[in-house]
Amino acid sequence: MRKTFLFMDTIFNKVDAKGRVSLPADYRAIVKEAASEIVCYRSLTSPCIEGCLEDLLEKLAQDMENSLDFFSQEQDDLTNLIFGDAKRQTFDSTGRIMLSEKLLKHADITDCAVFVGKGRKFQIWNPENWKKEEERIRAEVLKKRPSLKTPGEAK
Amino acid sequence: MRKTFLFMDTIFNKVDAKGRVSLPADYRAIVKEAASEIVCYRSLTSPCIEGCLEDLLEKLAQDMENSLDFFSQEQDDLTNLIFGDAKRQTFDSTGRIMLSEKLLKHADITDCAVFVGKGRKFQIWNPENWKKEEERIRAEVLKKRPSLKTPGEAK
DNA sequence: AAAAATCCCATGATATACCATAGGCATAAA
DNA sequence: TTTATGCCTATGGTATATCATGGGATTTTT
Repeated sequence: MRKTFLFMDTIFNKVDAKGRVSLPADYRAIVKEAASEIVCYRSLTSPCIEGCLEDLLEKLAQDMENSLDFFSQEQDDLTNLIFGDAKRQTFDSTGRIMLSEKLLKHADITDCAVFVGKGRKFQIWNPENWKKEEERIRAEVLKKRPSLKTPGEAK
Repeated sequence: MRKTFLFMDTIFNKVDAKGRVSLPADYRAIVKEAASEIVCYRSLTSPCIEGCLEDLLEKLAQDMENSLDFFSQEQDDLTNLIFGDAKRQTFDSTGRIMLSEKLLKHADITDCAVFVGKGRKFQIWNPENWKKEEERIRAEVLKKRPSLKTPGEAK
């Protein structure tokens, strides 16, 4: 039995005419072992779909409860947005989930999608948008940490 | 049972046409005893592949979770970059792992590779590139710490 | 009834598991 | 010291299982 439940890797999958996508096999294995369910919602910050185990949202709710800012407007808004948007995603015997119109539209996904692991969470992107986003992030990270630059890369 | 799990030594192995490489026996022993799995990803800093136990990434995920800004941009970026690139590497009964095209290309590896121990992590290099890198590192160290010079070596 | 969602089967591609061989290193034997 | 023996590792090849994906049938919803 595995000890860790981390979503990793970047997987490209097709979305068929009915809006079905194969959840990557690795992700399915996690869901199965964790005995929890996948929950998806529109990312608050990016044009992509975000997914995680229901456990994580449970933890989020808990943290909010215990937080000092229990009545803060900000947290209220955040929880509203997330929990109001989130939806459990079941998958069929071949491991496909159905993405709703709302989600697909938010991420601008039509016929193909990229799953990007984020540890406890994962994201689903329009492949082209992800490519740009990845480049942006790489540039950003290297800018903040110039010492990380590849030796010899004069860039 | 051993208490420490450190990757050490420098091992040269062949990569076959399918991208398979034998994980050095010592490394395999660590994986087995730690009851964790190997995870590989493109190094952020060098043209090489980096590997570690999944536990290490688990720890990273934990730190992220416990940090205050659950929704911070910076964390988002980092997790995307690291977990999006990482991949669990299982090995077959003879101890080989499969390196993806993406990884091989990043490290410029074709038919042979060098495993370099780095303690909690290890790296996989193109042998020629590693040779140069090692020389660079040696020179760097000597430059910064002249006192390390072999006694008798006149400056 | 129409539309949508869910389920099930079939298929090709690909990664994974397994089997076989050869070479090296260390210990045991001479 | 030299030779023989056996185990372990690396490596090549092959078979098998798994996965992504298309299409159709069945059920549920409205």
